[in-house]
Amino acid sequence: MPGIAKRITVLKALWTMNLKELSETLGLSQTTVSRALNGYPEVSEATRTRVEMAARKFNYSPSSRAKGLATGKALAIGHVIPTRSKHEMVNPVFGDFIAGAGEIYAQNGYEMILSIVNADASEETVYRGLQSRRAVDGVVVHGPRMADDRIPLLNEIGLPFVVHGRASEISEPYEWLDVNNKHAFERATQFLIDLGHRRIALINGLEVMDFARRRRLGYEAALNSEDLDIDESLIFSEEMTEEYGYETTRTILDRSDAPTAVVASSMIIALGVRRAIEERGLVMGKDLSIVTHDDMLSYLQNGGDVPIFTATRSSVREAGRKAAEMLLQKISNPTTPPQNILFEAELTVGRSTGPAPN
Amino acid sequence: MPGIAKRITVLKALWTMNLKELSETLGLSQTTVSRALNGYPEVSEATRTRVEMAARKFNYSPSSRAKGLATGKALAIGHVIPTRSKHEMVNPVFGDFIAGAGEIYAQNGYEMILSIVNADASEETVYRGLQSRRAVDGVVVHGPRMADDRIPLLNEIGLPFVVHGRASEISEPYEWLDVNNKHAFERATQFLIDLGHRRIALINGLEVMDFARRRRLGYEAALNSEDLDIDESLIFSEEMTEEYGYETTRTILDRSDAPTAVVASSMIIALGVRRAIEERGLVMGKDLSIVTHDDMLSYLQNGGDVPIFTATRSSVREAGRKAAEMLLQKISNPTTPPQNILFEAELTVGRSTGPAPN
DNA sequence: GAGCAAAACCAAAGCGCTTTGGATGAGTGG
DNA sequence: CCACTCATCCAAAGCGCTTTGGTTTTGCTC
Repeated sequence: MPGIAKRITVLKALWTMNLKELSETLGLSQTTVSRALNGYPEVSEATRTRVEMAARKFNYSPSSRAKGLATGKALAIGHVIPTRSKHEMVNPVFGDFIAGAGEIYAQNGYEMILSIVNADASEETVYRGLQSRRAVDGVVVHGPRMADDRIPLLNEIGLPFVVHGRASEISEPYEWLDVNNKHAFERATQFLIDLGHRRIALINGLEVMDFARRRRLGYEAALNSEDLDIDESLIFSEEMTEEYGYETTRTILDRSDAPTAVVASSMIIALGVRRAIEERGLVMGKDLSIVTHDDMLSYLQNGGDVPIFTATRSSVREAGRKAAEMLLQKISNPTTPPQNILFEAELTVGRSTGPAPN
Repeated sequence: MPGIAKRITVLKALWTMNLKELSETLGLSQTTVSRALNGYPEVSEATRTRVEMAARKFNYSPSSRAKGLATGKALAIGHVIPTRSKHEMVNPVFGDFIAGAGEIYAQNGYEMILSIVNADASEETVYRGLQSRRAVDGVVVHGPRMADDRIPLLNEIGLPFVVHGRASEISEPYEWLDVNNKHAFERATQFLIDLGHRRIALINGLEVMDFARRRRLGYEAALNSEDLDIDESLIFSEEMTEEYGYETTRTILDRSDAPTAVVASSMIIALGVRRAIEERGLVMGKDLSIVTHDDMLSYLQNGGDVPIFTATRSSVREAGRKAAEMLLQKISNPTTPPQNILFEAELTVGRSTGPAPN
């Protein structure tokens, strides 16, 4: 007896009304109820409100699977996250980006589906799978490399997508949004030059990543425009961890011709740089100046009246929002040519920079 | 002419084979093909391999929506992320957690769907929506508060779930996995006491969060066991940002009776603490000792031969894996009583602790 | 009050799968 | 050679929705 009672309880708990039941309760056809709920005009206002009230009352919402089958849309966007490297399994930037994108999806009735691809699995399989299972209406491509094979792949299989960043060596058109990394780093470097710095190190991300390449180009452009030499031994390229910033800074400070300034590619790196500086009893902004790129991550704010770091900043959360908007637009209107958005980072002056010591 | 050609191309690109077409190609019924692909026994081995080859060749995989409709399962797990606070929109821990969980989902053919709930939207609506749209087979609950209303809610609506953490004030049984926060912080504090420290600050997370509450209890337990006073003015509770660690440390160092040690609730906080220490020209592990909790985030490693920070550590990525496993098990076998897992954090000694100065 | 257009509603097909309840044919023992 | 069992395979129903192609009502006009 208790067993039966329990089973009934469980069934009841899981039960959710469907369209057929709702329409029977209302004495209407499924057609009419469906139309009422979806805002079609061929339904009287009286009926519509009656239906809406009942739907709310019985906590009805259409099964997304059934709806998807019937309409041929998935009402979902995929984010495929490659975790190829050991350190940056999930890039810290990623959390804020999807927070932004998620806002937009929620507003538009879309689901966000996340695929984590670990190093040994093929990304191509994942994208093809999403496509052939019809699990998503489009995808956001994260962390593009210089010649990223995901872009031709997605173009080939015809899955709508937008890239967060760019891929320099791809010529075919595609939808992207990006920060003007080159310009940002050119300005950052120029800013240091203007303060009298002549030997400036670049602590960059991995240069297979497109953004890192562009930052380097900006850095070099600034040096070139001032006829300063580019010293390859002052340019570093690794995954962006705190440890990397720290070790690299130690190394360059040990040199007899130590640089007087550093341009860093992320706040995390900058934290490591600061650690190395302070460990030596040096003063940031006096003995060594630093400009960093700041993605404005929510938990790593470069705040205060005067920010800690002089930084080129651009909100990655805003980028997430914008990317989602672009993609939804592309999906609802597939024939429009690919849109591109280039954000300019702002250069905000903080306490980490000062005139070059003589 | 070019227009037509283009349209054909587009259609072709989007086209994906379905079961009907595949079975016609093979001269078999849909039943047989479906059974062959799903490993049912009433299909000859010869036929099965023939079907499998064809499926691969034509890049066929069943539409997850159609499959879901037919089977009544969503083959998806929901992660609902509340972003109620301004700083910790998406908790930095979260990235690694879902990386772990994602691995398991991928292995088992599940999709992970993410809902970002911003402050003004109701979480209850989101959970009920997921349930009534039948979008997921279960959910993972993140960041439980002391008396978390999500737990009774999910129990009521009968959506399988597992909690990452616990909710102290909930008595009904539910599935959870957690780090033994109390024990970890008791050991951390005891470790400092053993080094001769008597005035020890606690820089904790927000105490509405259950984990923070338990950590405080551990801290207090250690002090009590040594008959040391609990000084409320040395206990801090805020969102865990770098800035918070920095400002708090500045404050306590200004006191005439400044503490000689700090227990911190996260690496991010600890970074702020270190900044304040070094800014004053003090030495970490000598003038001020610090033990932190370390979630072993991939991009914030506390590494080296001797770690920077003495820490209680527990991999949040591993927790993600385990949580996913538990949930999938629960879903496939709903009648088993709720499982609970308690991880013990290990206490690893680094360079941030030393004997109390006299 | 007939005629007709517009408004409101409905039955049924179809989306792509799984699964139930056979059908068919080959092998087997008597 | 027949009844009977397996081993294979299949037709069709059903999952919960949308949408096509109607039908019925209502409201006017004359």
